[in-house]
Amino acid sequence: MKKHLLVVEDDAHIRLGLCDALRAEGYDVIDCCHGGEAISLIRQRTPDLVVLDIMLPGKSGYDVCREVRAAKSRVPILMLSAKGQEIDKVVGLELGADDYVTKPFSLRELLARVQALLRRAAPETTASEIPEEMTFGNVRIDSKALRGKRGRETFDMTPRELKVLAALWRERGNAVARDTILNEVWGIEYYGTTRTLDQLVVKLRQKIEDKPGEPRWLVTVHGHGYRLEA
Amino acid sequence: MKKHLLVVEDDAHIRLGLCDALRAEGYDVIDCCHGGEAISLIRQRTPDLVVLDIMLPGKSGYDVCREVRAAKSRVPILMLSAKGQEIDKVVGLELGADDYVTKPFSLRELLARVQALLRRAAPETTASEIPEEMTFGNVRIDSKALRGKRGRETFDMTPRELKVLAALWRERGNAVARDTILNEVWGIEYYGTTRTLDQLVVKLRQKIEDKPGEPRWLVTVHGHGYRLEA
DNA sequence: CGGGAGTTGTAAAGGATTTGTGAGCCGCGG
DNA sequence: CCGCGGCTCACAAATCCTTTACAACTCCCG
Repeated sequence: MKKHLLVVEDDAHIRLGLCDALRAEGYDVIDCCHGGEAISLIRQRTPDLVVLDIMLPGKSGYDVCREVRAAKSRVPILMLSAKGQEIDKVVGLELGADDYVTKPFSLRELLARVQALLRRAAPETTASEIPEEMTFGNVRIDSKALRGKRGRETFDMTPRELKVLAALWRERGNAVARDTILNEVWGIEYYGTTRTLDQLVVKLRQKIEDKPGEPRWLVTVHGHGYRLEA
Repeated sequence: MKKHLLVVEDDAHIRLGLCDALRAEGYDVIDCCHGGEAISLIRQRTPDLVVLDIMLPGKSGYDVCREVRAAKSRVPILMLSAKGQEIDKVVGLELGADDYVTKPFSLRELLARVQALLRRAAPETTASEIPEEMTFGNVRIDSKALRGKRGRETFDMTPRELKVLAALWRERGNAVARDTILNEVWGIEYYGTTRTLDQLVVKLRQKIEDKPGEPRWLVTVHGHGYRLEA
């Protein structure tokens, strides 16, 4: 079933661009350019998600957000903020926004976040699920403690190591492409080297493998990525 | 597989510099200096990514971007904007560009962004055409794991082997011409020997056949190509 | 049936690309 | 200031891809 979105943005140029892009993705889109109007539209039309600019004539995006939440609505809200308003992120999230992107934003990123918000009404951005516990062979990982155990040796893990391992664990038995891992762990806005992943894999193997040089669990799939044996 | 890029930039100096740098990175690059030309090239050559200058004689980068998106193409677009065009960044992105860099830009940054854009787009573009599972005789191929099983022997496969096998599997029971396979797997613009395919078939047979010397499944059709028995 | 031309099988060598890995840099928090 | 996580770099190693060379095979035609 088609999802209904509401776009609240005063700049006509941007508003139309957004609406077009979202409609092209198959969403049902309505739009408006005033905060007050937005509030009544949310009440009347109950959209599945709201894309909300912060800078609005009259009621600001913050005001809209606050009022909506005060009215006990839990509709996911994606905030648009102008460039360099980093601090606002905190404010926005406190007020009940679910995610936020800064202008100038990449359309692809916005679409991805809209999709993510619709899929799981999760508060956090790209936080992929990390299982609380992962086991394979004689290794057991306790995600909450950022710590693992191989046999009776225990070791600490860094957040990144954990995320990479989780990405592989979720697909255990299958090969996972390097690009997929990079996207999941580092995010689509990452502009670094792909070698960073190799380096991290080395560290991981030193912790989870009995013989890091001849990995038994975290094996490489040449030309593609890595696989965690089931 | 080499990624195919299009560079649209009217300043010959910059254009050549860009092309050289990108080619040095291993990309296949074509270029042009007019907006109109760009649009037809995008349609005809379907590049994996477009580097697009905003200031162009005739159609501007904005125009190109809009037309491309109107034509439902999703090719990632990286905009080049002149210095101090802050506002235009927003407009450009809103029109469907995926990222931007401002001139004068560091080559390093541009390369990083090109790589990142390709990475983001990767899962969407490659996900097709290879079936998740292929079986014949006592052989079972698990594409997602890049691995197969013959009887109770398991073996790993390379991405290329998988593609060739998939090309045959899709037409299983029918003979597939060598040229067809070469085009599908190596791409239309491949200048190598046709013997490369034979070599790969040898490798494949060693993995999937009980007697590689007397193939039962991957049989050769003399003067034409190969056939995978159904 | 036999021979020649063209096609394919296969091992081995070489080249190209991808990955492993140690060393060093940077930024951050203690 | 130090230590740590995270990143990049540079070189080594592993792997895959391609080419080469020659043997074996198939097809066609006399």
